[in-house]
Amino acid sequence: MKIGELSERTGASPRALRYYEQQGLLSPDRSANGYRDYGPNAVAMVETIRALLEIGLPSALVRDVLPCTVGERAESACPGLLAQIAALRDDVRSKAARLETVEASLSSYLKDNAA
Amino acid sequence: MKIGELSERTGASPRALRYYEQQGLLSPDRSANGYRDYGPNAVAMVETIRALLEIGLPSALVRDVLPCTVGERAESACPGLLAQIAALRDDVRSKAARLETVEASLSSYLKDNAA
DNA sequence: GTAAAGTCTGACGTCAGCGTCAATGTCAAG
DNA sequence: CTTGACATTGACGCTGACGTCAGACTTTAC
Repeated sequence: MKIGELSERTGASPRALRYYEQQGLLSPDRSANGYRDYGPNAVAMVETIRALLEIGLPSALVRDVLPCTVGERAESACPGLLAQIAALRDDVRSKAARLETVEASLSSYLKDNAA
Repeated sequence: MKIGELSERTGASPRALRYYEQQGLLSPDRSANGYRDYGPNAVAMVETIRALLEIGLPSALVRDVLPCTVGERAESACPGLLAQIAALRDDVRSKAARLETVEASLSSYLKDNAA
């Protein structure tokens, strides 16, 4: 499939898809005319990419993670990735916790000053 | 206190402190020579600011939230702030949850491919 | 009195994940 | 054959929270 179709089927803009490729997240074939030619699994790949990016993973990490989540049997190992993911998760967790603290203090503040 | 001292006592760079002022988060007095003159409570204010920014609040929201968390009795109300905070908290929460999902899948992947 | 250190106000640089032209090439339809 | 839709690369714009000069002034130390 060409970039327009993949764009429609994933919701990612063509610009985003080219950007993903530039970042090494996708490696589509090229047709004779130079057009990008994506395989059918590209849809799932892009969806995974977008999900990971939305969560907050930097594209470099997504690039490393991707073969581990998609490939049934990855040829290369994924050393240290688990630790990186866990670190990021802990970071997000602590932020969530602190956000709750802030929300609680604001909440009680609003209660006290109930007009 | 001058900007250098506040910088040392908070860990925020002078540049950051000026930026906070520019964003309306701080309003230090000015000495006769034009130097910024921060009161003693500025330390706590800056710490709060940094904490909120680190959590992910945009500076505009911090500006609105700040008088509610710091001021014992704020003159102005904080309408809608609670909702914004809650929305952000939910967002961070869901991201944390999805991160855990990713981490779990990666974790099981690594188990299967234990070298 | 002079040099070093601190402060001031611009203003441009940075990184990420794209948006948005711009100029050009290619393919399907009439 | 020409129009129009879709493709290509290249490059600049954008937002946020600052970093990093540059040039000028003030204060501090000796």
